[in-house]
Amino acid sequence: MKKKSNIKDVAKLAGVSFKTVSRVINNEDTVKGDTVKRVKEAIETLNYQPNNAARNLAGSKAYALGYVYDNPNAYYVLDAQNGILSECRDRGYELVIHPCSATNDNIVDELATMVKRSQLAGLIISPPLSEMPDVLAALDELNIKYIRIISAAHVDDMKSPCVCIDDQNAAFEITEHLIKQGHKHIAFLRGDEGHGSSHERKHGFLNALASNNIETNPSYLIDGSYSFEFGVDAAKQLLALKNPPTAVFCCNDEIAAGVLFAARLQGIDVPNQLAIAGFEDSPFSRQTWPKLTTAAQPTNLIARTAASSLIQHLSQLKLAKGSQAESPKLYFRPTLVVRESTEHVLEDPHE
Amino acid sequence: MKKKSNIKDVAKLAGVSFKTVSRVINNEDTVKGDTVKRVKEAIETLNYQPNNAARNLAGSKAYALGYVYDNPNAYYVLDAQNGILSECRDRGYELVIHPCSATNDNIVDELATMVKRSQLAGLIISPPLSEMPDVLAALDELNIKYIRIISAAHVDDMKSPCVCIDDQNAAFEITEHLIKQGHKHIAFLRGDEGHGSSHERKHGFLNALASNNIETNPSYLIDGSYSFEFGVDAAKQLLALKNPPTAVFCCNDEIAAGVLFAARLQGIDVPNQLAIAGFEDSPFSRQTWPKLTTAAQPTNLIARTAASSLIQHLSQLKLAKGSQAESPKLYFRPTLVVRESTEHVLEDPHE
DNA sequence: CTAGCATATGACAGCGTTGTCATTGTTCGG
DNA sequence: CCGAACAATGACAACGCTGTCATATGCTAG
Repeated sequence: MKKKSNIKDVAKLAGVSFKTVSRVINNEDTVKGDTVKRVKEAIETLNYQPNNAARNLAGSKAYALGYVYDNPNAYYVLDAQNGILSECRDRGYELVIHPCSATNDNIVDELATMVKRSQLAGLIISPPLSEMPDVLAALDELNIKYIRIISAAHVDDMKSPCVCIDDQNAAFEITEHLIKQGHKHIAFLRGDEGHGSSHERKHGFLNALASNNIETNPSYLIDGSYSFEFGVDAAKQLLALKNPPTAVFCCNDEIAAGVLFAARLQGIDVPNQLAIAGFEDSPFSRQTWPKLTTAAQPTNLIARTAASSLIQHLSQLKLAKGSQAESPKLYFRPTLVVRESTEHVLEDPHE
Repeated sequence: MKKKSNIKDVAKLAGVSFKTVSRVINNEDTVKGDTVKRVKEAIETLNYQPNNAARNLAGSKAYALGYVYDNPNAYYVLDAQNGILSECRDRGYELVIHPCSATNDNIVDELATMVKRSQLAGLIISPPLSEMPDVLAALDELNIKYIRIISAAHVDDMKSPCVCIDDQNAAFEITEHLIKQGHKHIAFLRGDEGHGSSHERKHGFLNALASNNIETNPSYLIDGSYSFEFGVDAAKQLLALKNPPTAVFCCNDEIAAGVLFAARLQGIDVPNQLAIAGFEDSPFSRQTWPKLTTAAQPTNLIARTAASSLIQHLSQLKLAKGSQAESPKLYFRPTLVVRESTEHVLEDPHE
């Protein structure tokens, strides 16, 4: 490896003190345009890269974020991770990823240790950990900064910054879509108890039924988990009913894929005999036949926004020390994606 | 946040010099058992965490690895990432992840920059980047250390350490399984050109046919990509043949899922009319009906082993400076997993 | 009893930056 | 034309640790 050049080499080449180079690197505005240019050229020729370790050590700022997740969905995690990573790269931050188990009792210690070891400026926390009040309170206690990605149509709590996914209204929209297709007998398969999104989506569903004066059939509401297997089991249960539903709204695409398979097993035609909608727009939803109607959330962008917002929030905190910096709240609404699995307008199924 | 304790606080509490604490942290063996104990207690009470940035800066060692990948398969990537991460945690290393595009011309610069910025001790490179000689040569040139995860039954090149996946023999095994079921007309759907695994698996397949004296039908061999869509298209093509195959061996589970869907679309019974085998044992393979026969590779363990091996190799290099340290080569063979998609013994299909 | 050596520990510089404060050069009002 | 205020830059300590070398202590052999 070519001898690594450091800040002093750059300074020598540019004919300035190394402190001035430091100023240029950090975009401080007290350096003359002329000097800036010379320094930047020197950086270019030497192919200089500032040493993150030294920056961290010397500065009071930290140049790393942590991404904390406990999520079985590989697509989601990777998408989010990539979003955060691009923001970090743009801003010159490092990213430390931390998969973990939300049910671990020592989770707070675990996080605190990581924050200290790696000198993290803040954490980005995704569900379900981001929806566990105990954990969040403990982090506040330790004065660890974070931003949450959560499922919520509206947030009262003014304390911590968060990025909200308006699952409720998106679910409302999907349900209305099914209703417009003529469905009155719609089942809802809910995901994990511990995930806020499960409940938000269910609310949206129930709201849509209510506002369209459709009565809720209790045997159409099944609680389960975000898994293919649950979809299969629940579908069997539904299809065995005396009066089976004509449409199923599944809390995510994986469940929907399960329902689809169970339906096909029984020779049921989708969407003509049974319409199926999912949620998430995962690759899953495009790799079934027929393709699934679903709601698309821009996970990459959401995560990226979270990172960006966290970084900004942190620097505001630094400036406005003491005075209460406002916690940003951002909202994203997943958008309806209509595909073949619901493309059939019902005539008169039950009567 | 409680004032962070540093190495000197620990030293004061334990009544030793801070250098001794450093020794304990680094498991050096010149410290008396008694002292070690006292220091460890002090570390415990103060909840001390060594500062990684300072360690990196001060030491000649680097305490971070990079994981470089360009892979569309989320399950694979996440699995590998988790494996590497657990090894890193155990050894006190940081992990810097670096998704990238193998087709990017500046990829080497990109990697070099990252290595410098983040002071990486070495890289873990997965396919297809790990199979691009140009890139590897450039890294050698820059004296950047790495370990590769590649698809190979045997490696001659003694230069760089690698973890090899014996896809070829695993594919041989799957093919023999199909042959034992009575199949003589077996198609092979190959994945991406740029992935060594595609070719290795194809070799294994062809070898198995040859060693069982089965003639290869050229129209049964289709090259494509590791995607669901390819599976669908190729299946249509195969099923339209005058003499369609009775079994299909797909280069991965995603392709197999595509074939399965295309088959069901045409009302073809799997496995009774058509046997399908995949490769990889991704969650995909368990979420189809029928479930897919496949080959399981312990991705997590493989990646973990790669990390471990890289770390060990690096410290050997450090010791045996100048003298040529041997490059470790490790082999993993994916194992056959038989499921419903091939569970049917053929009677006499074609005659 | 002491030179000689191994074992255990300490003192101190230095890693590459940023933060703080000092210094220089420059402009402007009176 | 002078002093004050400001803009641009530099000098140097400090960050928390590791590497190197020096020192203290205990032990063995002659």
